[in-house]
Amino acid sequence: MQQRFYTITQLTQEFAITTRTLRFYEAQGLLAPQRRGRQRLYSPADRTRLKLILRGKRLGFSLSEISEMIGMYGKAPGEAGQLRLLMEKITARRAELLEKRRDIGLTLKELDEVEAGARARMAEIGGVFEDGAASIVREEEA
Amino acid sequence: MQQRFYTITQLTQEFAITTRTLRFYEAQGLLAPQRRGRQRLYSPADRTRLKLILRGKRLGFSLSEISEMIGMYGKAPGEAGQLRLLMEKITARRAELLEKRRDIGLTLKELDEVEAGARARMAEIGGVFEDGAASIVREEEA
DNA sequence: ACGTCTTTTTACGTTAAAGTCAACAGAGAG
DNA sequence: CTCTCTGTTGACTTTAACGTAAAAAGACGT
Repeated sequence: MQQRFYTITQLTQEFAITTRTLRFYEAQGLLAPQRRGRQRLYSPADRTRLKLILRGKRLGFSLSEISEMIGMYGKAPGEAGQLRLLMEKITARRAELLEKRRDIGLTLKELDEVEAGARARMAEIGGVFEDGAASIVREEEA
Repeated sequence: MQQRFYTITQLTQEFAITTRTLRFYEAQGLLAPQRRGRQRLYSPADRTRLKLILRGKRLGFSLSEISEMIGMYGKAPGEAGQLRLLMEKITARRAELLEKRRDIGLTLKELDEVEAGARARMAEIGGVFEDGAASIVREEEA
């Protein structure tokens, strides 16, 4: 198995972030790349973790929340009390995510309405636009 | 029609925010309650706006993004160029929201996996828990 | 070996979104 | 009228999440 590594700039380019960001995440304990001398070497696993972090950010979670969530992925703890705690956290997170999904649904619906209004207004005043802007192809979902 | 109003503290209690937050939103131009003397009086419309703001926050949007989105809801502009711009913004927002929804789906799936692992681990070590914690009723969706 | 480019470390600066604190105004209860 | 609540304004502070700058150490092509 060939352990391929990524340099810091490769990751910054792939994900459109800065080196400062990556080092900051490391300082926060979210990443822990290997070192060759002083240089950081990011493994595929590190890259995956980074993707999880960025996904969390897109969803509006704070770095500490993200840290907690990623912590769950590690492995189920051996002790019963810890397991129960983990289950509680999962339940809480799930509720939060479902709420966000409802919020998104509402917002999308409202956007549709605004768009319909705009479209009507367009028809009223200007006729049709030259390019396809008036018949946007909707990105497929899920 | 009776115009019922809300005091600032009523809103803070209903939405679990502080007066500071409400005044801050006002300073940012997100709210504009009437005044009776110096006192703020929030109309039902103001309350609705506030709900939109908080929903935006839950989804991780910044206040200026929220401001822009709420601005769309106002009314379609009369000028064609403005209309087109509006449509573009709508399209961009929609894409963003759909991405978030995909992200949520992935995260939920991962949570399910973690939960399954935890459940298995539970069965392994401790048998079943006394209360219903081991058979969580899933919140209904949408 | 040399100059150039990348990377690291350290330190200070910045921005958004409030929190905290102080001083004061108005309104109603006793 | 005085006390107490609620609300207001203004100033200062805080926190998260980076940005920016400076100096030095490696890495790389020729």
